[in-house]
Amino acid sequence: MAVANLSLKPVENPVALKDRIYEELKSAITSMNVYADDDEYRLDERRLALEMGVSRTPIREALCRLENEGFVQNIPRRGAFVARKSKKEVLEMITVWAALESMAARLVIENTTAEEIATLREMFSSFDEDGAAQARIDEYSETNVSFHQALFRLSRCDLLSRITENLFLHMRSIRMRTIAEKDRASRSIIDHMSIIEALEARDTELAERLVRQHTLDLGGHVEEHVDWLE
Amino acid sequence: MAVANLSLKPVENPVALKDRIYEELKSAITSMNVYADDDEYRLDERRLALEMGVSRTPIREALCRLENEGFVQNIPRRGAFVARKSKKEVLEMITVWAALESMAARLVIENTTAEEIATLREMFSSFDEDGAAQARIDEYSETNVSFHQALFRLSRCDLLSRITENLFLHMRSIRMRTIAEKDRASRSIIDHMSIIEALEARDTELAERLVRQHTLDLGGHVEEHVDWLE
DNA sequence: TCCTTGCATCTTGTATACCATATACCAATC
DNA sequence: GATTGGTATATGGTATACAAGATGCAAGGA
Repeated sequence: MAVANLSLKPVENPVALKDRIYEELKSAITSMNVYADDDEYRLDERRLALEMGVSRTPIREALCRLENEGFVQNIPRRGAFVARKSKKEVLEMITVWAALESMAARLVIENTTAEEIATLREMFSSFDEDGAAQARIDEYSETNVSFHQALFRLSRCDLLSRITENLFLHMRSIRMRTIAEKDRASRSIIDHMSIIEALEARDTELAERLVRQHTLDLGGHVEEHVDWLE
Repeated sequence: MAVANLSLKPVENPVALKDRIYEELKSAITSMNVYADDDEYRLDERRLALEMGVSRTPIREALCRLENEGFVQNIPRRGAFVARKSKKEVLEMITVWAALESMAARLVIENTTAEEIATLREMFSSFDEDGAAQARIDEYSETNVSFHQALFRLSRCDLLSRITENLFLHMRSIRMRTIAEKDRASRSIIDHMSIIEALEARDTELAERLVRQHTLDLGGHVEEHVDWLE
């Protein structure tokens, strides 16, 4: 008997409600400005369930995941709230980030080609002129984040990237606010260029040190100038 | 009217079932030898619920948390299994660990007194004679873990400790197996002493490098000699 | 004998019901 | 009028019921 030789691709495994809800809530939470005012943002299970047209169960599972990732704080018998990071917690996140990214720099030197490193340099090509970064600050800020993400990607270490991903999301609102201040943008671009040069020169110790210091500097800046965190 | 001035402490907030179940399952999973044989370890919700005398809901929430922490793998419509790490994943964990612990070493130098660093040295005092570590290998292995945990504790950075805690648990079975091999114990104690000396000398760069290298060496050992990971 | 296919069953995913506690409001009392 | 205690309501924690996909076995046909 002839078998019809249709070229079928496997049906996409149906994404579970809880996962869709998780994504939805996460993007909603990370895109809001948690620090805008002093209210606590309540996450009422019943209301969320009603609004999203599902039962409470998948909502709870999504909230559970978000709590583990630190985006939601769950108080027993009280409910879930959008987590607000303290200054101490933010500084610790920056410390961890510095640790991970300096390791990423080491790995980049071990694992990448010159061409790949060159792509890092190209990311900043449109900000060559003095003050360009400062002038197009939003665009620069995006590039900035991309640069750091690219560094992790080039490290070829999934775990490093994965841990950092959430750190980035946590830091997003804070970065948005700090990068615009003073002349941190021009300083930032100088740092990045030094880092790229160290990578190109395959100078592991230097690259590591520069990356670490660049991030710790952000920490110092937060420590000194950020007063809008509890 | 006199007010009875009883010294009452606040009633301990009742630990939710899901948290107790989480602890219970986690300790059960981390203390078993996942790599003993090739079976997959099924975690049947219904059976667990029955055995622990609760309903499926808190079991599910505990499994959800364990999945996020990488101890459990959840396959949609199939169920939960005890997660088995691949060699690549283990090597990546070691890399992250090296990154975090070398940062911890920096912080220890910044944040601790000489007395606190001295406590590190004392941990190994009973292993002074040559071969003592090798002879009492189980005891030494415990001390070894304690040493690394103490390093993180002295860094005064909760986030570093917290992230590493799970890495340690993941690595436990692997460490148990590798530390006993060859003469890694004596090598290990030499490394630790060098690290302590660097901390005592407040030599940040050296301490950082030694810590990182010590952990990366474990990675190299795993890379080369561990063939019992998929 | 081997393969296919249908059915029974098992297991997870989701919805709902119920219970205990936290909060808010109100009335009673000093 | 302030304080206190009771009660109503809201909300999260847990249990259970139901729906739908996954698995395994057995019967039937080639």
